[in-house]
Amino acid sequence: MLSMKSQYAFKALSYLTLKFNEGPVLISEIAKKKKIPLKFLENILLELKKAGILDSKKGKGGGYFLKQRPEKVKVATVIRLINGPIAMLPCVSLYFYERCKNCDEKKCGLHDMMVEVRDATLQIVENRTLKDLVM
Amino acid sequence: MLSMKSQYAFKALSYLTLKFNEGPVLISEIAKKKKIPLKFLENILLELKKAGILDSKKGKGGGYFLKQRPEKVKVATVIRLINGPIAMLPCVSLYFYERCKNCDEKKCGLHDMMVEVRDATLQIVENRTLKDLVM
DNA sequence: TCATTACCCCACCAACCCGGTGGACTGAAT
DNA sequence: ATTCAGTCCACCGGGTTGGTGGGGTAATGA
Repeated sequence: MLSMKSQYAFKALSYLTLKFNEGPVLISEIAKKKKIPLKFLENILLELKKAGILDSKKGKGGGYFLKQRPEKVKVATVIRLINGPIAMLPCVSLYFYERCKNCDEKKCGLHDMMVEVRDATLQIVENRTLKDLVM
Repeated sequence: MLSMKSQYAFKALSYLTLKFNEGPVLISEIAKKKKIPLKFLENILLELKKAGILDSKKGKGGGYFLKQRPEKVKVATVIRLINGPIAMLPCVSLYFYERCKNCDEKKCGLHDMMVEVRDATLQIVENRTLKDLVM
C-alpha cells in the first residue's frame, strides 16, 4: 500500500500540475487546499525538489513549482522516490533488487509470478504522468 | 512489498504442497528444510489453520497438512490473509476498502489508475494457486 | 540596508508494525 | 503416565510512519 506520505505527494503534485506556469505556489496554500499537515508537506516537497521534480523560490513571492512539464514526470518515478519498491518481492525489483536468501530464483514459482505482477503494474505506472492524474 | 512472514508462509505452503497426501508434517521439519525460524513459523501455520487453509494433528505422528487440495488455494487468498490488502490504496481495495478522506473518488486520477493496477494484479494472483507455485 | 517572507534543516516524538523469542499449557498416542 | 507436538500468550528490540517544533538562512522589495 502507498503510504500517507505518497498520497500527500500525489495530491500536492496534482495541485502544482494545475498551477503549472503560474509561478511559485506557497507550501501553506497547498497544505490548506489539499488538507495536508503543513510541516509534513514541507518535508515531502523538499524531497521532491532534491529529486529534481520540483524547484523552489525563496523570499517574498516564493514557493514551489514543477521543474519539468507535467507530462514528463512519470507516476512510477514518484512512487519509487517516496514509497520505495513497486515490486512485491526484493528479488524481482528492478530498482531495489536484492537476492533471495535460500531460494533459487531460477525455479521459484513465487518469483516467476511476481515478475508477472511487476510487469503488469509497470505497464501502467511507467506510462502515466502527472498530466494523466488531473485529466 | 510482501513481508518476511508472507514469504515464509509461501515457502511453507509450497513444502506442504509437495508433501500433500503424505500425512502430517512436523513444524520443525518445515522450519529446517525451508530455513524459517521455528517459533515464527509456528505463528504463521496457526494463522493459516485458523483461516481454514491448513489443518493439524496433535501428539505423536502429528503435524500440519493442507486442508484443501493445492489447486483450490488461491495465491490471492494467502496474500490477503498474511500480508493484507493487495491494492495500493485503501479506497480501491475490494477486501479492505476504506473511503478516501478529502478526495472525491469519482474524479481522482490516482484512484482510477490504482483501480487499473489492482485489476492487473488480481488478474494474476486470483488465477494462480499453490499448485502453480511448485510447477 | 533592513525587515519580511518563505523555504531549509535538524531534532525529536508517540504509536505502530515487523521479525522473532520464551515459556507454559493442552490434547493425542503409546 | 509419559512423551510428543501443536496451542496460546506475553513480551521484546528496532525500525518505520506520521507527524511537530524551532531556529537558520536566502531572497525579495521597500
